[in-house]
Amino acid sequence: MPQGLPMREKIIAAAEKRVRNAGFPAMSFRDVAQDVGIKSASVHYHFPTKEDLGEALLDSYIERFRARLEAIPQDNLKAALDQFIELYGDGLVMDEAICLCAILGAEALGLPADMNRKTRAFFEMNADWLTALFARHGHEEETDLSITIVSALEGAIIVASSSSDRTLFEKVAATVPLIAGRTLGHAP
Amino acid sequence: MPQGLPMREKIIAAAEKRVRNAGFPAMSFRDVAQDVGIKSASVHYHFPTKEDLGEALLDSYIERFRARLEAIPQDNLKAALDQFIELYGDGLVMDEAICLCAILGAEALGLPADMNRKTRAFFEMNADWLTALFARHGHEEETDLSITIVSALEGAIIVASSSSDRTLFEKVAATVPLIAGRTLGHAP
DNA sequence: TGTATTCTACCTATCGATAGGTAGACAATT
DNA sequence: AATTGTCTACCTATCGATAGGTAGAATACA
Repeated sequence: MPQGLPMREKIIAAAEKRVRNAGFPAMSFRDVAQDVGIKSASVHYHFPTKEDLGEALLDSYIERFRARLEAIPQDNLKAALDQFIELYGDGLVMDEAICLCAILGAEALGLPADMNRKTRAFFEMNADWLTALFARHGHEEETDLSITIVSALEGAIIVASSSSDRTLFEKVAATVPLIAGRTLGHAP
Repeated sequence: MPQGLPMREKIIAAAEKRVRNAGFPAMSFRDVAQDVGIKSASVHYHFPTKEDLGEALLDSYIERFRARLEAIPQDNLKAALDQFIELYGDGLVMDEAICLCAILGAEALGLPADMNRKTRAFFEMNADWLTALFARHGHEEETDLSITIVSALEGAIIVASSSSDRTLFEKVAATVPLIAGRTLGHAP
Protein backbone atom coordinates (compact mmCIF):
# COMPACT_ATOMS: atom_id res chain seq x y z
CA MET A 1 0.00 0.00 0.00
CA PRO A 2 2.46 2.69 1.09
CA GLN A 3 4.18 3.95 -2.02
CA GLY A 4 7.28 5.65 -0.76
CA LEU A 5 5.81 6.64 2.58
CA PRO A 6 3.48 5.03 5.07
CA MET A 7 -0.04 6.44 4.87
CA ARG A 8 0.28 8.32 8.13
CA GLU A 9 3.23 10.28 6.79
CA LYS A 10 1.51 10.89 3.48
CA ILE A 11 -1.46 12.34 5.32
CA ILE A 12 0.78 14.63 7.34
CA ALA A 13 2.56 15.84 4.21
CA ALA A 14 -0.69 16.54 2.37
CA ALA A 15 -2.27 18.29 5.35
CA GLU A 16 0.85 20.40 5.89
CA LYS A 17 0.74 21.58 2.30
CA ARG A 18 -2.93 22.53 2.62
CA VAL A 19 -2.43 24.40 5.90
CA ARG A 20 0.60 26.24 4.61
CA ASN A 21 -1.37 27.38 1.57
CA ALA A 22 -4.66 28.42 3.09
CA GLY A 23 -4.60 28.09 6.86
CA PHE A 24 -5.78 25.54 9.41
CA PRO A 25 -9.54 26.19 9.21
CA ALA A 26 -9.35 25.85 5.41
CA MET A 27 -7.80 22.38 5.59
CA SER A 28 -10.42 19.63 5.54
CA PHE A 29 -10.31 15.87 6.07
CA ARG A 30 -11.99 15.36 2.72
CA ASP A 31 -9.42 17.34 0.76
CA VAL A 32 -6.51 15.65 2.50
CA ALA A 33 -8.08 12.23 1.96
CA GLN A 34 -8.46 12.94 -1.74
CA ASP A 35 -4.86 14.14 -1.93
CA VAL A 36 -3.54 10.81 -0.65
CA GLY A 37 -6.14 8.61 -2.33
CA ILE A 38 -8.25 7.38 0.58
CA LYS A 39 -11.59 8.31 2.16
CA SER A 40 -12.00 10.89 4.87
CA ALA A 41 -13.14 8.24 7.35
CA SER A 42 -9.76 6.57 6.93
CA VAL A 43 -7.99 9.78 7.79
CA HIS A 44 -9.97 9.80 11.03
CA TYR A 45 -8.56 6.34 11.73
CA HIS A 46 -5.04 7.79 11.82
CA PHE A 47 -6.00 11.13 13.42
CA PRO A 48 -9.26 10.93 15.39
CA THR A 49 -9.77 14.70 15.57
CA LYS A 50 -8.58 17.67 13.56
CA GLU A 51 -6.58 18.87 16.54
CA ASP A 52 -4.71 15.52 16.61
CA LEU A 53 -3.78 16.08 12.99
CA GLY A 54 -2.76 19.66 13.69
CA GLU A 55 -0.43 18.62 16.49
CA ALA A 56 1.12 15.86 14.39
CA LEU A 57 1.68 18.45 11.66
CA LEU A 58 3.52 20.70 14.05
CA ASP A 59 5.61 17.86 15.54
CA SER A 60 6.70 16.77 12.10
CA TYR A 61 7.51 20.30 10.96
CA ILE A 62 9.40 21.24 14.09
CA GLU A 63 11.51 18.08 14.07
CA ARG A 64 12.40 18.56 10.42
CA PHE A 65 13.40 22.16 11.06
CA ARG A 66 15.35 21.20 14.18
CA ALA A 67 17.39 18.70 12.19
CA ARG A 68 18.30 21.33 9.63
CA LEU A 69 19.20 23.82 12.35
CA GLU A 70 21.46 21.33 14.09
CA ALA A 71 23.17 20.58 10.80
CA ILE A 72 24.45 24.16 10.55
CA PRO A 73 28.00 24.51 11.88
CA GLN A 74 28.25 27.41 14.29
CA ASP A 75 31.98 28.01 14.18
CA ASN A 76 31.72 30.86 11.66
CA LEU A 77 29.22 33.51 12.74
CA LYS A 78 28.54 35.10 9.37
CA ALA A 79 28.31 31.80 7.51
CA ALA A 80 26.03 30.32 10.16
CA LEU A 81 23.72 33.31 10.09
CA ASP A 82 23.53 33.17 6.30
CA GLN A 83 22.59 29.49 6.41
CA PHE A 84 20.00 30.20 9.08
CA ILE A 85 18.38 32.83 6.90
CA GLU A 86 18.54 30.48 3.94
CA LEU A 87 16.35 28.00 5.82
CA TYR A 88 13.50 30.50 5.74
CA GLY A 89 13.98 31.30 2.08
CA ASP A 90 14.09 27.63 1.17
CA GLY A 91 10.63 27.08 2.59
CA LEU A 92 9.31 29.94 0.50
CA VAL A 93 10.82 28.95 -2.81
CA MET A 94 10.81 25.16 -2.59
CA ASP A 95 7.42 24.56 -1.10
CA GLU A 96 5.87 27.69 -2.57
CA ALA A 97 4.17 28.06 0.75
CA ILE A 98 4.76 30.03 3.90
CA CYS A 99 6.24 28.74 7.14
CA LEU A 100 3.75 26.47 8.92
CA CYS A 101 4.29 28.33 12.18
CA ALA A 102 3.84 31.73 10.54
CA ILE A 103 0.29 30.88 9.57
CA LEU A 104 -0.47 28.94 12.75
CA GLY A 105 0.91 31.87 14.74
CA ALA A 106 -1.27 34.31 12.83
CA GLU A 107 -4.33 32.15 13.48
CA ALA A 108 -3.31 31.37 17.05
CA LEU A 109 -6.20 33.16 18.75
CA GLY A 110 -8.64 30.73 17.12
CA LEU A 111 -6.60 27.56 17.64
CA PRO A 112 -6.40 24.99 20.48
CA ALA A 113 -3.96 25.80 23.27
CA ASP A 114 -1.87 22.69 22.68
CA MET A 115 -1.20 23.72 19.10
CA ASN A 116 -0.23 27.21 20.22
CA ARG A 117 2.25 25.74 22.69
CA LYS A 118 4.00 23.89 19.90
CA THR A 119 3.97 26.94 17.65
CA ARG A 120 5.57 28.94 20.42
CA ALA A 121 8.15 26.19 20.91
CA PHE A 122 9.12 26.53 17.24
CA PHE A 123 9.82 30.24 17.57
CA GLU A 124 11.73 29.65 20.81
CA MET A 125 13.84 26.94 19.21
CA ASN A 126 14.82 29.36 16.45
CA ALA A 127 15.55 32.27 18.75
CA ASP A 128 17.50 30.04 21.14
CA TRP A 129 19.63 28.76 18.29
CA LEU A 130 20.55 32.32 17.36
CA THR A 131 21.22 33.27 20.96
CA ALA A 132 23.56 30.27 21.29
CA LEU A 133 25.32 31.27 18.06
CA PHE A 134 25.89 34.81 19.31
CA ALA A 135 27.07 33.56 22.71
CA ARG A 136 29.51 31.21 21.00
CA HIS A 137 31.15 34.25 19.45
CA GLY A 138 31.44 36.35 22.56
CA HIS A 139 28.08 38.13 22.58
CA GLU A 140 26.23 36.95 25.66
CA GLU A 141 22.48 37.25 26.14
CA GLU A 142 21.58 38.83 22.83
CA THR A 143 18.06 37.46 23.23
CA ASP A 144 16.27 40.56 21.99
CA LEU A 145 18.28 40.60 18.79
CA SER A 146 17.47 36.91 18.29
CA ILE A 147 13.74 37.40 18.68
CA THR A 148 13.85 40.42 16.40
CA ILE A 149 15.61 38.47 13.65
CA VAL A 150 13.15 35.59 13.87
CA SER A 151 10.27 38.09 13.78
CA ALA A 152 11.74 39.92 10.79
CA LEU A 153 12.15 36.71 8.79
CA GLU A 154 8.68 35.38 9.63
CA GLY A 155 7.20 38.79 8.85
CA ALA A 156 9.11 38.97 5.59
CA ILE A 157 7.63 35.65 4.50
CA ILE A 158 4.15 37.03 5.07
CA VAL A 159 4.77 40.34 3.35
CA ALA A 160 6.34 38.59 0.36
CA SER A 161 3.52 36.08 0.23
CA SER A 162 0.80 38.69 -0.05
CA SER A 163 2.69 40.25 -2.94
CA SER A 164 3.74 37.02 -4.66
CA ASP A 165 7.05 38.87 -4.77
CA ARG A 166 9.99 36.90 -3.49
CA THR A 167 12.37 39.83 -3.87
CA LEU A 168 10.64 41.45 -0.91
CA PHE A 169 11.77 38.55 1.26
CA GLU A 170 15.24 38.74 -0.19
CA LYS A 171 15.57 42.41 0.71
CA VAL A 172 14.92 41.54 4.34
CA ALA A 173 17.18 38.49 4.10
CA ALA A 174 19.97 40.76 2.88
CA THR A 175 19.35 43.40 5.56
CA VAL A 176 19.30 41.08 8.58
CA PRO A 177 23.04 40.22 8.46
CA LEU A 178 23.92 43.92 8.19
CA ILE A 179 21.81 44.66 11.24
CA ALA A 180 23.31 41.76 13.18
CA GLY A 181 26.82 42.80 12.25
CA ARG A 182 26.33 46.38 13.42
CA THR A 183 24.53 45.33 16.59
CA LEU A 184 27.21 42.87 17.58
CA GLY A 185 29.68 45.62 16.95
CA HIS A 186 32.17 44.15 14.56
CA ALA A 187 32.55 43.43 10.88
CA PRO A 188 32.10 39.74 10.03
CA MET B 1 -32.42 51.82 13.68
CA PRO B 2 -28.68 52.32 13.61
CA GLN B 3 -27.58 52.48 17.22
CA GLY B 4 -24.31 54.32 17.09
CA LEU B 5 -23.31 53.10 13.65
CA PRO B 6 -25.14 52.28 10.44
CA MET B 7 -25.58 48.54 9.97
CA ARG B 8 -23.00 48.35 7.21
CA GLU B 9 -20.31 49.69 9.53
CA LYS B 10 -21.40 47.43 12.36
CA ILE B 11 -21.05 44.42 10.07
CA ILE B 12 -17.56 45.50 9.02
CA ALA B 13 -16.51 45.96 12.63
CA ALA B 14 -17.86 42.56 13.68
CA ALA B 15 -16.34 40.79 10.68
CA GLU B 16 -12.98 42.45 11.25
CA LYS B 17 -12.92 41.24 14.82
CA ARG B 18 -13.70 37.68 13.74
CA VAL B 19 -11.06 37.64 10.99
CA ARG B 20 -8.42 39.11 13.25
CA ASN B 21 -9.12 36.44 15.83
CA ALA B 22 -9.35 33.33 13.71
CA GLY B 23 -8.67 34.09 10.05
CA PHE B 24 -10.72 34.74 6.95
CA PRO B 25 -11.96 31.18 6.29
CA ALA B 26 -13.10 30.95 9.91
CA MET B 27 -15.30 34.05 9.63
CA SER B 28 -18.87 33.16 8.66
CA PHE B 29 -21.88 35.25 7.60
CA ARG B 30 -23.93 33.58 10.30
CA ASP B 31 -21.56 34.46 13.12
CA VAL B 32 -21.24 38.04 11.95
CA ALA B 33 -25.02 38.33 11.56
CA GLN B 34 -25.53 37.08 15.10
CA ASP B 35 -22.91 39.53 16.38
CA VAL B 36 -24.83 42.51 15.01
CA GLY B 37 -28.34 41.13 15.62
CA ILE B 38 -29.62 40.42 12.10
CA LYS B 39 -29.94 37.35 9.86
CA SER B 40 -27.18 36.11 7.59
CA ALA B 41 -29.29 36.85 4.51
CA SER B 42 -29.31 40.48 5.54
CA VAL B 43 -25.54 40.51 5.65
CA HIS B 44 -25.62 39.33 2.04
CA TYR B 45 -27.79 42.35 1.24
CA HIS B 46 -24.93 44.64 2.25
CA PHE B 47 -22.12 42.42 0.96
CA PRO B 48 -23.27 40.03 -1.80
CA THR B 49 -20.26 37.73 -1.54
CA LYS B 50 -17.70 36.92 1.11
CA GLU B 51 -15.01 38.46 -1.05
CA ASP B 52 -16.98 41.73 -1.13
CA LEU B 53 -16.99 41.72 2.65
CA GLY B 54 -13.29 40.89 2.75
CA GLU B 55 -12.42 43.82 0.52
CA ALA B 56 -14.58 46.20 2.52
CA LEU B 57 -12.81 44.99 5.64
CA LEU B 58 -9.44 45.79 4.12
CA ASP B 59 -10.54 49.19 2.81
CA SER B 60 -11.82 50.16 6.22
CA TYR B 61 -8.73 48.92 8.04
CA ILE B 62 -6.27 50.52 5.64
CA GLU B 63 -8.00 53.89 5.72
CA ARG B 64 -8.09 53.88 9.51
CA PHE B 65 -4.40 53.02 9.65
CA ARG B 66 -3.54 55.62 7.01
CA ALA B 67 -5.24 58.33 9.04
CA ARG B 68 -3.20 57.40 12.11
CA LEU B 69 0.00 57.33 10.08
CA GLU B 70 -0.67 60.76 8.62
CA ALA B 71 -1.32 62.12 12.08
CA ILE B 72 2.25 61.39 13.16
CA PRO B 73 4.50 64.43 12.81
CA GLN B 74 7.69 63.54 10.98
CA ASP B 75 9.89 66.40 12.11
CA ASN B 76 11.57 64.39 14.87
CA LEU B 77 12.96 61.10 13.60
CA LYS B 78 13.18 59.23 16.89
CA ALA B 79 9.79 60.41 18.15
CA ALA B 80 8.14 59.60 14.84
CA LEU B 81 9.62 56.09 14.76
CA ASP B 82 8.47 55.49 18.33
CA GLN B 83 4.94 56.53 17.46
CA PHE B 84 5.01 54.34 14.37
CA ILE B 85 5.96 51.31 16.43
CA GLU B 86 3.32 52.20 18.97
CA LEU B 87 0.64 51.87 16.26
CA TYR B 88 1.45 48.17 15.99
CA GLY B 89 1.44 47.64 19.73
CA ASP B 90 -1.88 49.45 20.06
CA GLY B 91 -3.57 46.98 17.76
CA LEU B 92 -2.28 44.12 19.86
CA VAL B 93 -3.25 45.41 23.25
CA MET B 94 -6.43 47.36 22.52
CA ASP B 95 -8.16 44.96 20.17
CA GLU B 96 -6.53 41.86 21.64
CA ALA B 97 -6.19 40.68 18.09
CA ILE B 98 -3.46 40.65 15.50
CA CYS B 99 -3.06 43.05 12.61
CA LEU B 100 -5.70 42.33 9.95
CA CYS B 101 -3.05 42.34 7.24
CA ALA B 102 -0.76 40.02 9.18
CA ILE B 103 -3.35 37.26 9.10
CA LEU B 104 -4.56 38.05 5.58
CA GLY B 105 -0.94 38.06 4.46
CA ALA B 106 -0.34 34.70 6.09
CA GLU B 107 -3.41 33.27 4.40
CA ALA B 108 -2.72 35.05 1.11
CA LEU B 109 -2.09 31.94 -0.97
CA GLY B 110 -5.69 30.86 -0.40
CA LEU B 111 -7.34 34.25 -0.84
CA PRO B 112 -8.73 36.13 -3.89
CA ALA B 113 -6.22 38.20 -5.82
CA ASP B 114 -8.07 41.46 -5.19
CA MET B 115 -7.77 40.97 -1.46
CA ASN B 116 -4.07 40.22 -1.76
CA ARG B 117 -3.56 43.43 -3.72
CA LYS B 118 -5.05 45.43 -0.88
CA THR B 119 -3.01 43.55 1.70
CA ARG B 120 0.12 44.31 -0.27
CA ALA B 121 -0.92 47.95 -0.49
CA PHE B 122 -1.09 48.08 3.31
CA PHE B 123 2.48 46.87 3.73
CA GLU B 124 3.65 49.25 1.01
CA MET B 125 1.92 52.17 2.65
CA ASN B 126 3.74 51.43 5.90
CA ALA B 127 7.14 50.91 4.30
CA ASP B 128 6.71 54.04 2.17
CA TRP B 129 5.89 56.08 5.26
CA LEU B 130 9.12 54.94 6.89
CA THR B 131 11.13 55.57 3.73
CA ALA B 132 9.74 59.11 3.56
CA LEU B 133 10.59 59.65 7.21
CA PHE B 134 14.18 58.54 6.70
CA ALA B 135 14.51 60.66 3.54
CA ARG B 136 13.22 63.68 5.43
CA HIS B 137 16.17 63.34 7.76
CA GLY B 138 18.85 62.99 5.16
CA HIS B 139 18.84 59.24 4.60
CA GLU B 140 17.73 58.68 1.02
CA GLU B 141 16.38 55.41 -0.35
CA GLU B 142 16.48 53.35 2.83
CA THR B 143 13.80 51.09 1.40
CA ASP B 144 15.32 47.82 2.58
CA LEU B 145 15.49 49.06 6.15
CA SER B 146 11.85 50.15 5.90
CA ILE B 147 10.64 46.77 4.66
CA THR B 148 12.71 45.03 7.32
CA ILE B 149 11.18 47.12 10.09
CA VAL B 150 7.63 46.49 8.86
CA SER B 151 8.42 42.76 8.60
CA ALA B 152 9.90 42.67 12.08
CA LEU B 153 6.86 44.35 13.63
CA GLU B 154 4.35 42.17 11.79
CA GLY B 155 6.38 39.09 12.65
CA ALA B 156 6.59 40.15 16.28
CA ILE B 157 2.81 40.39 16.47
CA ILE B 158 2.53 36.83 15.24
CA VAL B 159 5.20 35.44 17.54
CA ALA B 160 3.69 37.20 20.53
CA SER B 161 0.21 36.06 19.59
CA SER B 162 1.12 32.38 19.55
CA SER B 163 2.59 32.80 23.02
CA SER B 164 -0.09 35.06 24.46
CA ASP B 165 2.98 36.91 25.68
CA ARG B 166 2.96 40.60 24.91
CA THR B 167 6.48 41.11 26.29
CA LEU B 168 7.80 39.24 23.24
CA PHE B 169 6.39 41.99 21.04
CA GLU B 170 7.78 44.64 23.31
CA LYS B 171 11.29 43.22 23.06
CA VAL B 172 11.16 43.63 19.29
CA ALA B 173 9.54 47.05 19.64
CA ALA B 174 12.45 48.12 21.82
CA THR B 175 15.08 46.64 19.50
CA VAL B 176 13.82 48.21 16.25
CA PRO B 177 14.79 51.82 17.15
CA LEU B 178 18.28 50.68 18.17
CA ILE B 179 18.70 48.94 14.82
CA ALA B 180 17.38 51.96 12.91
CA GLY B 181 19.68 54.29 14.81
CA ARG B 182 22.77 52.23 14.11
CA THR B 183 21.87 51.65 10.45
CA LEU B 184 21.21 55.33 9.76
CA GLY B 185 24.29 56.28 11.71
CA HIS B 186 26.41 54.26 9.33
CA ALA B 187 24.67 55.53 6.20
CA PRO B 188 26.73 57.61 3.74
C1' DT C 1 -52.34 67.29 -2.17
C1' DG C 2 -52.97 62.47 -2.94
C1' DT C 3 -51.61 58.56 -5.37
C1' DA C 4 -48.35 55.52 -7.52
C1' DT C 5 -43.85 53.86 -7.68
C1' DT C 6 -39.36 52.78 -6.23
C1' DC C 7 -35.85 52.01 -2.83
C1' DT C 8 -34.03 50.44 1.64
C1' DA C 9 -33.29 47.14 4.90
C1' DC C 10 -34.51 43.61 6.58
C1' DC C 11 -37.18 38.89 6.96
C1' DT C 12 -38.26 33.46 6.33
C1' DA C 13 -37.24 29.51 3.99
C1' DT C 14 -34.44 26.92 1.43
C1' DC C 15 -30.66 25.39 -1.69
C1' DG C 16 -26.60 22.30 -2.71
C1' DA C 17 -22.17 21.66 -0.83
C1' DT C 18 -19.27 20.65 2.70
C1' DA C 19 -17.69 20.45 7.62
C1' DG C 20 -16.01 17.05 11.39
C1' DG C 21 -17.16 12.82 13.05
C1' DT C 22 -19.14 7.81 13.78
C1' DA C 23 -20.67 2.76 13.14
C1' DG C 24 -20.01 -1.29 11.24
C1' DA C 25 -18.66 -4.30 7.30
C1' DC C 26 -14.75 -6.05 4.76
C1' DA C 27 -10.15 -7.50 3.52
C1' DA C 28 -5.51 -8.20 4.40
C1' DT C 29 -1.70 -9.41 7.47
C1' DT C 30 0.05 -11.70 11.50
C1' DA D 1 -8.19 -15.86 15.60
C1' DA D 2 -6.81 -11.25 16.22
C1' DT D 3 -5.19 -6.99 14.69
C1' DT D 4 -4.70 -3.39 11.27
C1' DG D 5 -6.22 -0.51 7.75
C1' DT D 6 -9.64 0.92 4.67
C1' DC D 7 -14.12 0.85 3.08
C1' DT D 8 -19.38 2.18 2.54
C1' DA D 9 -22.82 4.62 4.46
C1' DC D 10 -24.45 7.75 7.29
C1' DC D 11 -25.03 11.48 10.95
C1' DT D 12 -25.70 16.42 12.52
C1' DA D 13 -24.19 20.99 11.93
C1' DT D 14 -22.85 24.57 9.23
C1' DC D 15 -21.20 26.83 5.04
C1' DG D 16 -22.06 30.63 1.32
C1' DA D 17 -25.66 31.93 -1.41
C1' DT D 18 -30.40 32.58 -3.43
C1' DA D 19 -35.50 33.22 -3.89
C1' DG D 20 -39.29 35.61 -2.68
C1' DG D 21 -41.62 38.56 0.36
C1' DT D 22 -42.66 42.75 3.47
C1' DA D 23 -42.94 47.15 6.15
C1' DG D 24 -41.72 51.67 5.83
C1' DA D 25 -39.32 55.65 4.03
C1' DA D 26 -38.38 58.39 0.08
C1' DT D 27 -39.40 60.01 -4.51
C1' DA D 28 -42.15 61.18 -8.74
C1' DC D 29 -46.06 62.46 -10.85
C1' DA D 30 -51.13 63.97 -11.42
